[in-house]
Amino acid sequence: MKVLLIEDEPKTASSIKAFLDENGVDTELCLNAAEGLKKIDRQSFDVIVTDVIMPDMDGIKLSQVLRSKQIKTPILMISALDETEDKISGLNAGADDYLAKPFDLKELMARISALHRRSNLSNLSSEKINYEDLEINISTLEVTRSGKKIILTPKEFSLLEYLLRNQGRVIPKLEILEKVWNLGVEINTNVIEVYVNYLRKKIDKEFTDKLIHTHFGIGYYIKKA
Amino acid sequence: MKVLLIEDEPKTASSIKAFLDENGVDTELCLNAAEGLKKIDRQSFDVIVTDVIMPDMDGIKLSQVLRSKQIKTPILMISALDETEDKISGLNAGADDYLAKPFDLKELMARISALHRRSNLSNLSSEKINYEDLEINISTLEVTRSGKKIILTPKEFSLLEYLLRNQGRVIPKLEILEKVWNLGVEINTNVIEVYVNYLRKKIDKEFTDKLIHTHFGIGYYIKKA
DNA sequence: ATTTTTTCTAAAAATTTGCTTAGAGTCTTA
DNA sequence: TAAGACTCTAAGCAAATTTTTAGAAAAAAT
Repeated sequence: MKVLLIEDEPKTASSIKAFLDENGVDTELCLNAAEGLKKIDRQSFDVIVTDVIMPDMDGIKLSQVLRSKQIKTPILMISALDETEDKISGLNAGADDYLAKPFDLKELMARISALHRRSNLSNLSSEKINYEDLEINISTLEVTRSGKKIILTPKEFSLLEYLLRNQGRVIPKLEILEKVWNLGVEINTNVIEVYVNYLRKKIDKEFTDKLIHTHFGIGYYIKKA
Repeated sequence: MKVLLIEDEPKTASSIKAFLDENGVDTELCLNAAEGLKKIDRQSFDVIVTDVIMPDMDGIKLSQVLRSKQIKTPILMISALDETEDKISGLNAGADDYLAKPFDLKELMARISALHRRSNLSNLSSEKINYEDLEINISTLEVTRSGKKIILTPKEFSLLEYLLRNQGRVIPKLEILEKVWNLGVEINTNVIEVYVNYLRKKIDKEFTDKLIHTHFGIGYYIKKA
C-alpha cells in the first residue's frame, strides 16, 4: 500500500512515516501542500494523509482541489484542531476521515487500512469479482457458485465478467456487443441471447435465486432474486 | 439517503434518529443486532450505524457477519469504548469509521455523509431524476413513486424520462414525437396520447396528486397537483 | 346551444423482442 | 486427420410491446 503523507512539522512527520513504514506501508513524505499536489499529479497513491494547518495551503483547500480534479483517492485529515466545526468542514471538503492530534499511531494505521480496504472493495482493481454466492477469478478464470465449481468457455466467461463488472445497472445489448464481442451495430444480437442462455444453464438453472435477469427491450442485469 | 441505526439504548437511539431525520436522512431504527440483521436482509441501506455494546451480539461480530455475507454497506461504529484497542478491533472487523461517545451529533452526520459520498463514488453511474415523490433511475431503469416500484415498458420509460428532463415547461406533442419517437410530422400524434394514457394509469391513477398534465392544444407537462 | 376540434380510452391488429433448439462453421487438441 | 469443443447463425414459437382504430368524453369556437 502506498501512502502520501503531507505534514509540515518535521518531527511529527518523520515519526508518523517511521511508524507506517514499520507496518509495511510504503510512505512518501511531503512537507507542504504544493509539493504534495505535484507528487499526486505524477503518481497515484492508495491513501493520502494530510495535515490541516500548513504554511502554504490548508488541508481543506487541498482536498477541494483534489476532488475538483476528479482525484478520488481517500483522504485522511489529521489536525490539532479538535472542534466539531473543524472536523465537519474537513469532511465536507471531501475528506474521508478526520483524526485529531494527538492520536495513537496505531489508530491512524487502522483508519488508513480501513480506507484502503473500502476503496479496494469496488471490484475495479481486484483479481476476483463476486456477487452474492457467485465468484469469478479473473486470473485463473475459475468460476464458483456457493463453492461449487463451474466450467465456462472463454466467451461465456467474458460475458459473465462484463455483467459482473457492471452490476447494479441494466446493460444494453448493443453495449454488450461492443464490449464483449467488439462488434458494431451490423450484427444480430441473437448471439447474446444464445450465450445468456448458456450462462443461465450453467449458473442459474440449479439454484433457486436467479442472478441473471432480462430487462425487456433493453438488455440484461445481475441481481439476486 | 437511507440509514440503519442499531442501538440498544432507547434514549440515545431516539435522539440520534431525531437528529438524522431532521437532516433529511431516512433513518430506520433497530434496538438489537438480530433485528438489524433481519432488516438488512430484506432491504438495502446507504450506511449502517451500529453501537458496539449490545445485549445479543456486539458490533464487532455484526460487522464480521455482514462482511462475510458480502454485504458491503459502509459501517460506522459508535461506542462508549474510547480506547485505541477498541477502535482498532472495530475497524479491523470491517467497520469504516469509529466514533467514541459522547460525540457531537453534527460530527456523526458529517461522517455519515462522508461514507455515503465515498460509496457513491465507486457506483459509477447511478443517475437519478426525480420530481416530488416520483423517481426514475437511468442506469437501473427503475421507477418508483412514494417508494413503490412501478414497471414501465421501454417506450413508457423514455417518454417519462423526457417529460422529467423537461420539467417546468409545457412540451409540445411534435417535440415529443421528434425526441422520443424520432419521427417527423408524418405520423399521427395519437400514439403520444395513448402512451400518456398508459403512464397516467401506472403513475397517477392511484395517487391523489396527479403529476402529468395536459396543456390543451399544445402538449403535456409535469407538475404537482 | 350547437358544432367543431381536441383529447382520452379501450381493444384489436401489427410488430418487435426474447427464448430455445438444431446444426453449420471454426478452432483446438490428441 | 479426426474428434471434440467452441462460436455463431437461423428459424420457430411464445410473449410482450407498440401502433392503429374507433368511439366516447371534454374543451373551445361559433
